[in-house]
Amino acid sequence: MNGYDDDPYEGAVSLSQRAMAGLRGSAPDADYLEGLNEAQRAAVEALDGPVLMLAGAGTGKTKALTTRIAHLIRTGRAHPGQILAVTFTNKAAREMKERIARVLGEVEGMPWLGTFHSVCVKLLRRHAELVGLRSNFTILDTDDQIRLLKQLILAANMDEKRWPARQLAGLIDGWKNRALTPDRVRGGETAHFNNRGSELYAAYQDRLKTLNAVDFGDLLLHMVVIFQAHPDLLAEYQRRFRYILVDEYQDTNTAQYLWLRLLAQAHRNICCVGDDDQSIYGWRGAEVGNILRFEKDFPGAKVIRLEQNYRSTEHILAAASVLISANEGRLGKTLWTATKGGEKLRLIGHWDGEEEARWIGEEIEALKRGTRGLDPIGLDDQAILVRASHQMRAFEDRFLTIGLPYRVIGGPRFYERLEIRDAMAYFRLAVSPEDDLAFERVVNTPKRGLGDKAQARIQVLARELGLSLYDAARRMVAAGEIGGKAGAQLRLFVENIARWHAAVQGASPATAVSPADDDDALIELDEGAVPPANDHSHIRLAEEILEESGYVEMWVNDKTPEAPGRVENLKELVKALEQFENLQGFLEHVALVMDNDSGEGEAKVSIMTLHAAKGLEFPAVFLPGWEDGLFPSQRAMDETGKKGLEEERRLAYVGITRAEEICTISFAGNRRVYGQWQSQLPSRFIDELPARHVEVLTPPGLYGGGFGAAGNVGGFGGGFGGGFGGRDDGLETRAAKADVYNSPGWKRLQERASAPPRARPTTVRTVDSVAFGVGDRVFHQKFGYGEVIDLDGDTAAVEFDKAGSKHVKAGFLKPAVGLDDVPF
DNA sequence: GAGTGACCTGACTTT
DNA sequence: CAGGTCACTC
Repeated sequence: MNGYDDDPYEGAVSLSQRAMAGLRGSAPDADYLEGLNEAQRAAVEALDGPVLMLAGAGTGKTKALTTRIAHLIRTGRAHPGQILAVTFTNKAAREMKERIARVLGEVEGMPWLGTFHSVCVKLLRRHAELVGLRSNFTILDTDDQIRLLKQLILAANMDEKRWPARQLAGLIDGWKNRALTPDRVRGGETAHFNNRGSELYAAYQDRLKTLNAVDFGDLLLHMVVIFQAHPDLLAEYQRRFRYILVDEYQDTNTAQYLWLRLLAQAHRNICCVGDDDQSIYGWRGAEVGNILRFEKDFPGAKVIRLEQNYRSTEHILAAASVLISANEGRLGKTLWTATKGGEKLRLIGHWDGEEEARWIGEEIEALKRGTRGLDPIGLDDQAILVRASHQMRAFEDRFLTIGLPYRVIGGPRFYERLEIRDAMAYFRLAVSPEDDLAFERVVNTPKRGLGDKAQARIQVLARELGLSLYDAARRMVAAGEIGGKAGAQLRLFVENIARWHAAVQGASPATAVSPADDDDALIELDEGAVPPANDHSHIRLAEEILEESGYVEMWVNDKTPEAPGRVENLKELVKALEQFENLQGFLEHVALVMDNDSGEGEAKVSIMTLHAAKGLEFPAVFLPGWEDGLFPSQRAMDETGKKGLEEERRLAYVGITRAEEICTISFAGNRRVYGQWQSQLPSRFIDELPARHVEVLTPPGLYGGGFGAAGNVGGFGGGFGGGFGGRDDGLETRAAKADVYNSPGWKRLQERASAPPRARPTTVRTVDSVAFGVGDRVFHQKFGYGEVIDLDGDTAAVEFDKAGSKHVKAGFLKPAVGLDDVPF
């Protein structure tokens, strides 16, 4: 039984009748339309034809979107199965599903609702044979992808150092994002990667086909190829999906855009919701252009703007609006709010990253208690949003120390951990022994005495006979070709796989045939979890696999400090299986749904990246690390210049607009980068904030050093004072910043830093455009911190704190800016 | 074949 | 500060 083979309209009759009946009995039944503002209502009621909903941050777009779906169903325009709604994240899909259920109740069923990727997996499982795959294909993660590419690069006789697999992966991803198959890569681009880019891409696709595997990009790419090559099939889906809704349209890439356009071009009932100011996935191939050209693609499209913000206070909204106005080429929106007053955006500088974490920890506790006349804000209602995940560590360390409960969303993922990936490889082998990548991964983990040589022999035989590694290994065992201990171990390994595989098939023959024959899965697109009770035999099997393979034992016997944690994680992995009916379902879930948030339990502060925060809101938000190079990120600016900078600015905008009541931006003067202390300049975005909406907080000063100390060596201080005032509000901003310097704590620090007054250096040498002279504190890669006692030409005499006095080349010295430098 | 230490290089954001 | 790779040793 599956929904696709059924006439899609057959089941619809009863549903629409019910819907119609509901409608007939009920003018009051349309109460779900109440509470919408004018624009939202227009967006909900413009059911037919193309609609572009430009929805600013916090303007209630999810509400509009879900109400629109409810309206489609209630007016009888479509039954749920004829509606396709795509989102970008599983989180968004889940939320929409919940809200639709709230409006509709459970009676009427659910639309096709999921991420682009999860919808495509379901479709591709049905039509896999059209691109030369079987419906039980595996979805590779980045790790597998890289390993595969590395092999291909080696096979092509290229130096993998000069031509790293990562780079090729990026190139191929880029092509797939633009829906380019190897033969469609054109012109100069084929010359990428040492002239062999498209050649390797073709080889990679071949290899994937042989492995019956796809990577993430393929999910979209294959579906686009299929739709383009099979108009009849496309027509069927066009008929089926009569109404299409797309969330976060500004983040669609070309492949997704084509996919949507193919599906929508016949009936043109497509409603895209987006905000060009929140486009933050350009690096992943998203094309803001898609949203900008919507009206061209769908002539006569209604464009509806949602501009009333219900989330943030006046000052927060104003600050965000001014900041984003520095970007060019926006569609432009004027967000407004009826809320007056509230806290200004708060800004504070700290000596270093640890100090910043310490202060934020205390501030969170203060907010929780309720401070300065504010209502208490619970930990669940507070979040720290960082630019890059490595920034989270300082907060985790600090919060562990003070016992402040926190949850990390997104961070280093559970399913990406070494031991989990190994265990998953075992599961994959049990489900499909011919999974060569999984075989390679664990054939010698734990050690079975099967080193490079033995593995190479298996590879050779497999290639000669066109077998999977597993089958090749089995033959070699049967022929006794590998002797001694290794041979015996290999025999045990393949016999184990055979037995596990038999157990998997015996346990759930129905699902083993084709996981796609499951119409419920079409509706529960992103869940994968199957609540009904099952016999849990797959859990026992999983335990057996991990035991019999010796994998658990390997970690139990491991004496490294992290080993116990890994064993714990394996237990947790097995526990996670409880929510699934079988191993296959679990594997698919893991491939598609990488988020593992544990929403339960006591109240906790959330720590996450700005990217992960999109679509969320919190009464109190902390935005640490606003320093040039970190945020905006140096790499983004280097790689894509102004375009990159504007995307970073949108990220800043997303961050600020997450806040409802309190938004605190902070920066540190010093930060450890690559394990090395570096002085930091406040983010240029700070200069762009409108001073009248910003309150500058007094840094605590009792803890660390002062900014003035660094000023002498040209680092922080000079840049700080001179860096402000780029915008109209500059003067005000500068005045506000001056408050920082006038604060008592700051002054004291400055005094401390400059007293006793240093002798004016007689000679000044410029290193990396920073000057230092006799008497200055310096840092040397090898000898550490010290003080310059003499300068002579290129040579400096330095008294090092630990290494004693040395003569070194001035070029090897850097002005010291770390904690060690502060002379008190 | 496996274990060790020296070196190097890269470092963000994610479906 | 990581993790990965290489050369070297047992």
